[in-house]
Amino acid sequence: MIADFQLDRPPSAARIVVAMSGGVDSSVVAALAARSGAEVIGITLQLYDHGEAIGRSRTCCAGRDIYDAKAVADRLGIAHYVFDYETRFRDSVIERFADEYAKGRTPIPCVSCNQSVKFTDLLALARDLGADCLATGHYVRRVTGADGPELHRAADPARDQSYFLFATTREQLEYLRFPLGGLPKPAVRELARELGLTVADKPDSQDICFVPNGDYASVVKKVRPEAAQPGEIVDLEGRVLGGHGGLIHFTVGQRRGLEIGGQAEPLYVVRLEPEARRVVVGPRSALAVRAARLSGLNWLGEGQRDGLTAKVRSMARPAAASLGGEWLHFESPEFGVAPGQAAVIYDGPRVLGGGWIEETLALRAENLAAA
RNA sequence: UGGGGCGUCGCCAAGUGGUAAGGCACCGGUUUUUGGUACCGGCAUUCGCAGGUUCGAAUCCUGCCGCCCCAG
Repeated sequence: MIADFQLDRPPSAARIVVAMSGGVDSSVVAALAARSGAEVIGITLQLYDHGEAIGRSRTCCAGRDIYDAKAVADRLGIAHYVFDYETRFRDSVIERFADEYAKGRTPIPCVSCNQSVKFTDLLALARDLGADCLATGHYVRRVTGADGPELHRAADPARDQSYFLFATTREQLEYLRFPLGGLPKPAVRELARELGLTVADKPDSQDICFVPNGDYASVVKKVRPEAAQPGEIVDLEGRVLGGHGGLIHFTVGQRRGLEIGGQAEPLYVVRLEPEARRVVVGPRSALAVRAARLSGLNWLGEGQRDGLTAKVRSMARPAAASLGGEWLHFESPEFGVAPGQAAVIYDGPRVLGGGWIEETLALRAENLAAA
């Protein structure tokens, strides 16, 4: 297949910078870019070093990915550079991640990363290199509309990554390209195989990239030790039901890990109270939320306010909602809406924007009282 | 040391002679470029302990241990 990079000039005269992570997706993007006839420069960012955490520097994951990216670039015959962004990544992603947990919120490091390291720093770098655009392997579509480029969900709803890209600005979108947004994942792997890329069967990345084994709590604890202070677990009436080993282990909507038995119904985390270091729990019904107040709203649409849909987590079908001021109102209650997470707003397939969840409005009044 | 009640998985709890429900918790897996949710699977050869009756007991009998309540 020939991908359309939506360029203003013939590919043969264009230069494309591809963000190469070392995975299948961005490798295929690089291949498609090369195949288009444009001059392609692959860039891989060194963001973290798992070896360091484990005590054997540069032996595992991060190093492996960089090696894979380089191998793909070599095979495609394109230029490839590695840049050390560890400091920047630590400051804008990892520190913020820990800060949020310390505040009793639930961060999304992938969004912070896209906002800062990828779409600010790397994008500027691509511009400095005189590229016409920066292409990434995100599963999201850039559609040219009447008023310029629009951001749309991926064609394959099972792969859609628009949730993580809600903070993309118009200016950034102008310059970005997402050639995989219209493809189902199997097709991408198939392409990788056809192209003889060694990463064709590499497993999909999952969990947080800078957390080696899923133990994000220890990463937070390293940066913000206070977030690991023990405290009490109380019910909605304030009765103490048990204890916990630090707010970092919890998020709103969470069920497992409370270690409180003897209940007729499961208990869920209803909210976190960082000052008191308390985890407040209740039945699932106490999780029902009818609205969320958003901050840092990024808006790519026009005046749309009604008939919208929204997602409060990455893998969910968008649900009917409307926007009134800073408040996003859900037509049907949403469950497990955690401050620090994002609410992303759509008009059909189009991403209109989104914001950070600051607080929520419970469906049942009694759950508000003690807050 | 008078009377009554109770003791079944970490917690709650069904089961009163026919060969240990269920829920919560926990563990494992599936899903997933955040957290989480959801779903699937696992989880007491054993019923406070020791004897006895019976073809057969967690269920009946006896003794002991522990806890609770009421009374003096």
